[in-house]
Amino acid sequence: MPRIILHVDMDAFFAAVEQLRRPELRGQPVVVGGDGNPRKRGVVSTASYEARAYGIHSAMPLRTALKRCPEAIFLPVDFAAYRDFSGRLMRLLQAYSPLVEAISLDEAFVDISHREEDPVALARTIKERIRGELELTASIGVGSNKLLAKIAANMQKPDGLSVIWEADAEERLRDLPATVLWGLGPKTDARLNEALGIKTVGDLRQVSLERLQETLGPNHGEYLYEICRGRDDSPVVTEWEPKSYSRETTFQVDVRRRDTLVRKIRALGEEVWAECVEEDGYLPRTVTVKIRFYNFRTHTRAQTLLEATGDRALLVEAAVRLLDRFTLDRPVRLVGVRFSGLRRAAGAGAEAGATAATAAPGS
DNA sequence: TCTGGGGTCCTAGGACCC
DNA sequence: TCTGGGGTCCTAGGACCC
Repeated sequence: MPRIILHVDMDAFFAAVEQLRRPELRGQPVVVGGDGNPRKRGVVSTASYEARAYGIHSAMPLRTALKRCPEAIFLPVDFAAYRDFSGRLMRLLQAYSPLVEAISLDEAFVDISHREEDPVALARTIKERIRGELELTASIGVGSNKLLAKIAANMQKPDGLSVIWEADAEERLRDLPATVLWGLGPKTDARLNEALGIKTVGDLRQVSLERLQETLGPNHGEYLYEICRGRDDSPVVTEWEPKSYSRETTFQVDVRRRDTLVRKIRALGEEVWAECVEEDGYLPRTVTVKIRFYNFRTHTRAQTLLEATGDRALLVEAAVRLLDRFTLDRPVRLVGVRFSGLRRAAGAGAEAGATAATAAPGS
């Protein structure tokens, strides 16, 4: 049976929620990111469309955003508020299909293959309900798989609605930059450009499978060979188990003192433990500590225990001991703690974990 | 005194076992 | 005694995504 997939993507989600609950911000350049202080270290999570007109975009340092638009209103990230709206969005989508995959707070795939009505009309109805009930706008892409639906959603924003069927994919994708493809980022783009002169999806399609595999390795090469032809049979996934839990912090001022690092690792370890073990009921086997130096070199050290455990002190102190395996001869900008190798604790709540959406910033 | 935080997946090399 | 090959686990690093 041919599939019909929607990709629903909220427009400037975090900023739009702020403008909705504070009407005086409507029509103003609003930048959501960090703790809301644009003079401190942090990056833009979401910029309103008014702020984007000044060249401000996601992942830009807040200080740069401030230079581009000194009049902009800078706000801290309020995940609790966005989670609330996200929950309302996902429930609204579930009214149309049980197959809803939340890929972040503000984006979801919906498999509507089983529905009788015209998919574009259905997408229009969903946009109207989002506007009516959430007072927010969304862009929707319709396609015969997740890849095409996602590319379609990005073609027209904000408040857009675009369609790409597999039969038209070749023509519709041909002149787009290769980076519109999922999993083809800046590094791979540069390599393909350098080695094979590839700039667009159409260029990529001219390259043989063998050549692509030589350049990027067998798996990545084959993957790109398929997706540049608009082919993607990955299913819409509604439930999954988390693979890891982590916390990390960037210091406002680079740190040289070891005892400061130890205290921070303990604090982060306690937070990860609380979420992973206490709230969600997973026992980790592997503890990883991550350090980023002032020069942006990142290193990790991991330790795997014999058995998965929920022993808080044991896990936290394992993290602290990993610090000994770094050469701490330079200022440290970031520390992080990760628990992985997860196993369900016996008797843990059945509802834990499986439907957790990752908390990612809006685009 | 640019450059966050939370994730996933892949690769490559070494250890170890059969 | 020497050599090969497959499989799995672990560690470290990197690319990518939102």
